[in-house]
Amino acid sequence: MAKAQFQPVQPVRAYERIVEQIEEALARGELSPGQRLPSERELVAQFAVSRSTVREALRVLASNGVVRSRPGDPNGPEILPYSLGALRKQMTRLARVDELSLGELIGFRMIMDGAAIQLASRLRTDEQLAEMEETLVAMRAAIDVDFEAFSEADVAFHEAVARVSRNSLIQMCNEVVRGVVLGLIADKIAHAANSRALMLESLQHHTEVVEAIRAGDGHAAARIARQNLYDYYATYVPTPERPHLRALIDDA
Amino acid sequence: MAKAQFQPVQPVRAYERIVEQIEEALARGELSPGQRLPSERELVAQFAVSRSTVREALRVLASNGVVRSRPGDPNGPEILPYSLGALRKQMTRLARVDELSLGELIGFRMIMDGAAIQLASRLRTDEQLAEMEETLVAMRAAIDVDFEAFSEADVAFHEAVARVSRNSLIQMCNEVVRGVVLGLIADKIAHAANSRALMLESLQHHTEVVEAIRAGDGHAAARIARQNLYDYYATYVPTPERPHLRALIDDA
DNA sequence: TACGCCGTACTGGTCGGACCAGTGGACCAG
DNA sequence: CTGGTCCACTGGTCCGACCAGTACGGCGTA
Repeated sequence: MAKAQFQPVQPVRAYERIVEQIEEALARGELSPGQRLPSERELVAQFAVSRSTVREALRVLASNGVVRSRPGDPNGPEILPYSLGALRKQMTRLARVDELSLGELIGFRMIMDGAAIQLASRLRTDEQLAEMEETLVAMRAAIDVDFEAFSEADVAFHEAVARVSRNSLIQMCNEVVRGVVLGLIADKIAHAANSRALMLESLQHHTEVVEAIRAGDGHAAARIARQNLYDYYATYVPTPERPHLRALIDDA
Repeated sequence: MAKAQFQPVQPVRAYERIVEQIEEALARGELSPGQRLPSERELVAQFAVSRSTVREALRVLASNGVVRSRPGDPNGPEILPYSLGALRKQMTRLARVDELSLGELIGFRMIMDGAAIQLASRLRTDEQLAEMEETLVAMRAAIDVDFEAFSEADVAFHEAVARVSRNSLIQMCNEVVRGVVLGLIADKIAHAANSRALMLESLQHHTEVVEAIRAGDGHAAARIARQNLYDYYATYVPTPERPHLRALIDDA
């Protein structure tokens, strides 16, 4: 098998070298969160480039959540602690890609949420179980306010579950996709005549999940959670995709 | 319950508004991949800001993989198709500093891969099954070449599965995490004395999965797949995290 | 006519200098 | 110790300039 693969070549820009240098220094531990970078004008001297170039490098780092610049701060740009923020941003971008159907997004949620709950069933302590039950109470109260409040309480519940499941990736993906789906169908849900009924039903489902978690039956808990998500969203999913979602419940 | 929470306020920079506008136009579909943005100097006129500001906005978009600028190109900056590159970069960054543990990443893969295979068991046609078996043959051949070739064949297999599962979001997430994990432990695997044995074992596991898919038993197929991933990676995962991974197998 | 060279009019990358609002700290008056 | 003033400096933005690179159209040549 012949091998003479060439790669397209593109010029390396000066600001990229600066970004590289700073990221490497960070990877090597020479720079760590909380510390400050020299001021832009000093970086100009150190890197021997113009301020525009330094600034473009800092912009890139800032948009990646690595540093933060504040005008007037004599201490210079701050190196931020590592956070999932930038990853969340990219994940959100992914979930918003056009080619993704509502069915895929919901299928993804059914998987993520089911897995988180399955893990929670195994790992939860009694205190954590109590926390989850508290969020259910809050959720009940929020129903009498409005859909937005209910939605917030729902987030709180899922966050509690995710904390127990000890997997921040699952948590983040779940949260992101949840938000994107909500954005896609929020108007339909909020304006639905049976909005209140929907919320009550959703609460009922969440209660069942918590009971299954208490019982420690991960398989059942995950199954209930997926079933609930399916029931909640199915009316918005195109018919041909529904069997795929059902497969996630039936075959598990 | 008293509520007078204040939020820290930070100034909105001009370049951020520009990034917003362009990203929104993209989200609304007014801009799509392959199209071109006006030249920097024209954007200066449209946004009524200086070129530095426009350039900083473009830098941010470029670093997020949204656009690409080439010097001299009279068509202006190009809007890129969505790519997983930026997502992978962010995830790698976090994984390198242990913000994302190997256990979390592998747990995520076990879930995603299991789900994809579960779906595939239900949805596959005979032709697709044949395709999967072909990738197994290719995988066997690749073992005699080197680890990299084997790795490529492995990707081909998972892509075949993902195609069948009809959920590209699962596929993309799986692929990203797979790449990140591989990057973290590739050296250890490749230099392992039993590298060839590992590959053979992995092939055996893949074969079992395909057989389960042929049988149409989604539950078993997913379980086997997760078990295989666990076996394959477990030696690299810190001991305290392993029970969480086991829970994904045992409780399913 | 067909082909290839080349100039031109642009592009983005970088530079240097300028102004402004905002920040933190030193200093001072109460 | 408090509150205010001041100052040196910060980052945000703007402007004008130069350079190397690209696409394209018109040119001359065969």
